[in-house]
Amino acid sequence: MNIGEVAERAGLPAKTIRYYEDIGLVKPPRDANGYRAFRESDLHKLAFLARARALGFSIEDCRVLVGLYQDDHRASADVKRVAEEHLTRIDEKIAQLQGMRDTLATLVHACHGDDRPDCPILKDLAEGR
Amino acid sequence: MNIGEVAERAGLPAKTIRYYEDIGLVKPPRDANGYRAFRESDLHKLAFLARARALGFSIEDCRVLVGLYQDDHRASADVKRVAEEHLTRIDEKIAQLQGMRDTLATLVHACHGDDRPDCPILKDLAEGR
DNA sequence: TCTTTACCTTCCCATGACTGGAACCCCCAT
DNA sequence: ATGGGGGTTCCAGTCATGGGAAGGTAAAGA
Repeated sequence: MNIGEVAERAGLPAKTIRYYEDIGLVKPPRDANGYRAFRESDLHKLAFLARARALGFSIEDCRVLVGLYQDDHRASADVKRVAEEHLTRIDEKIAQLQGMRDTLATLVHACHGDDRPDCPILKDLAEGR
Repeated sequence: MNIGEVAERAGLPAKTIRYYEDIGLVKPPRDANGYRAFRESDLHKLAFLARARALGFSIEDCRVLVGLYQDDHRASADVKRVAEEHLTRIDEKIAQLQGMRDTLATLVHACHGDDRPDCPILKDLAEGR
C-alpha cells in the first residue's frame, strides 16, 4: 500500500503520516523505488492513532497508548490512568473556556452595536471592571 | 518605568512585553542607556492587552480592539462584531471538547482499571466501534 | 514510444504566542 | 573592585502539522 491509499483509509493526511514516521510512531518498510510500503498492521495502527488524536490525546499520550495496545500483558489500569488524566485536562480546558464565554456573552449582550463609540466591551477591557 | 515594573503592574511577563513590541503592539521610547522607558499610556495599553488575551482574543483581534479603543470615532458595532465572532469560535471549541469529553467519560467509565489487559478504551480506539 | 498526469520522495520554512537560555551591558551597594 | 540584580539582543524550541519547491517514478492516453 502506498501512502495515498493509507492516508485515504486511515483518514489522515499523507503529510501527517510522514511526520508520524519521523517521530517513530510507525515504521513502514520501503519498496525498491524508495516508496513506503505500508502493511495492514501499519494501516491499523494509523487508524488507531487517528481516533486517539480525534479524542484529543497528545502525541506522547498516543505513543503510550499504542505501546499499551501492543502489549498483551498490559494492565487496563494503565490505560485508564492515561485516559483519566486526559479527561481532567479536557475538563479544565472546558471550564476555562466557559469562563471566557460567560464574561464575553455578558459584554456582547450589553453592547448596543450601533454607530456610536460608547462600548461596554472596550470599557471592561480598559478598566478591568 | 522599566520593563520589570510594567510587567508587574500589567500582569504580563517581561518576555511577552518585548514580544508585543516586536510585533508592533506597543512602542515605548528608549532611555539613553537603551532601556525601554514605558509611559503610563503604554502600561494602560498593556493592561488592556492582558485582559483581552485573558478573554481568549487572538493577537490579531487584540490589534483591532486596541485600534478601535484608540479611535474616538469608532462604532460600537465594530467592537461587537469582533467579540461576537470570537464568542462563536469559543462556542465551537467548547462543543468540540464536550464531544471528546463525553466519549472519553463513557470509555473511562466502562474500563475496569485493574491488572488485566481487557480494556474498552483500547478496544474503541482499535475498532472505532 | 512519447508525453502528460498523478503519484511519490526529501527538505526547508511557517504557523501562534510565547518561553528558555546564552552572551553581554548597566547601575547601585558594599 | 566586586557582586547582584536589573536590562539588552538574538537564536532556538514548543506542538502538530501545512505549504511548497525540486526532483524521481509509475500508470495511462495519443
